[in-house]
Amino acid sequence: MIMDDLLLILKAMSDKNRVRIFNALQSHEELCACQLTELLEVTGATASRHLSQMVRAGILKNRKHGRWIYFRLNTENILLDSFFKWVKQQLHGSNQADKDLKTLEQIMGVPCEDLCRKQRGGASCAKHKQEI
Amino acid sequence: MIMDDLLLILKAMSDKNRVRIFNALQSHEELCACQLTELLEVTGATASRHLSQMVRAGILKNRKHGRWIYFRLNTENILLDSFFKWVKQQLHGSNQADKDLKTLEQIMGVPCEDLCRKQRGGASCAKHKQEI
DNA sequence: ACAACAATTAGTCATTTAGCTAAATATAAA
DNA sequence: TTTATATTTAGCTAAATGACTAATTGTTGT
Repeated sequence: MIMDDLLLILKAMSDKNRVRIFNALQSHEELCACQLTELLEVTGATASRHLSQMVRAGILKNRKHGRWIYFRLNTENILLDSFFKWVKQQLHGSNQADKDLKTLEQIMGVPCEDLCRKQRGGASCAKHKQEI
Repeated sequence: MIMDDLLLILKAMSDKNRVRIFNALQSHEELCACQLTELLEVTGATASRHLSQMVRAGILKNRKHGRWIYFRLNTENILLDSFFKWVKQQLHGSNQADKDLKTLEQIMGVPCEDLCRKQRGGASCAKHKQEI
């Protein structure tokens, strides 16, 4: 492999939010952009940038369904397989990783429509902002 | 593992110069700071910073011998083992990696004293600088 | 003790990166 | 076809990173 391509993969995995996305998709097969946005507590734009960087590196695949876009790990790429396994193994016992999975369970209980409404409602990640 | 520790490892491997150091030590067991400085064509200070970041992440070990310091991969850490294997495998066939190994052969033919003299002689990485 | 010297650390600066808001795109529903 | 809306892209700012030079540290040899 060209060294720059390897670096693309490694860089795509050396950020906390992106590792959290990886962890989430390790145990949920497929998640909507708005669900991951909700998990990370960042703006949709920020989540989108992280996600597209991971897609560019070949770590994720995405699927469009209506106006929702679902992401999942790219398990087709055999080269990545043992890397994924290793990262997963290292995340075992991580507080952050465990907490995220619990949070995700709650997020999964809310329909995407509601998540999106909440996110555009201004409350997204600035906690103290008030309704007008 | 704590997620931040995992990130320390991943970040330590997501830079071209540091991957090149990894590659060099993958096939040379132990190398002096000045040899790696020579390979990367950066200043000694820059090489030193990369090396210490890798040591901090647990990827490298170092050994002091007189005023020379030798670095090698930390093969004692079993957790890193399969990660190292994976990176090594991905580097297979990389032009940069191959070129570096050839360059290293030449570097190994020069005693450290000479490398260091050359490096402090000002020529280090600014190619056009002239002797006074 | 002192001079020479390999490596590291401190201090700067330029580049990259991650976050935000706002504008643009693309799909769904009215 | 118009309106609403989920995601992406553009433009900006602040923080992180990597490179350099200069100063410091710790070891060798005189």
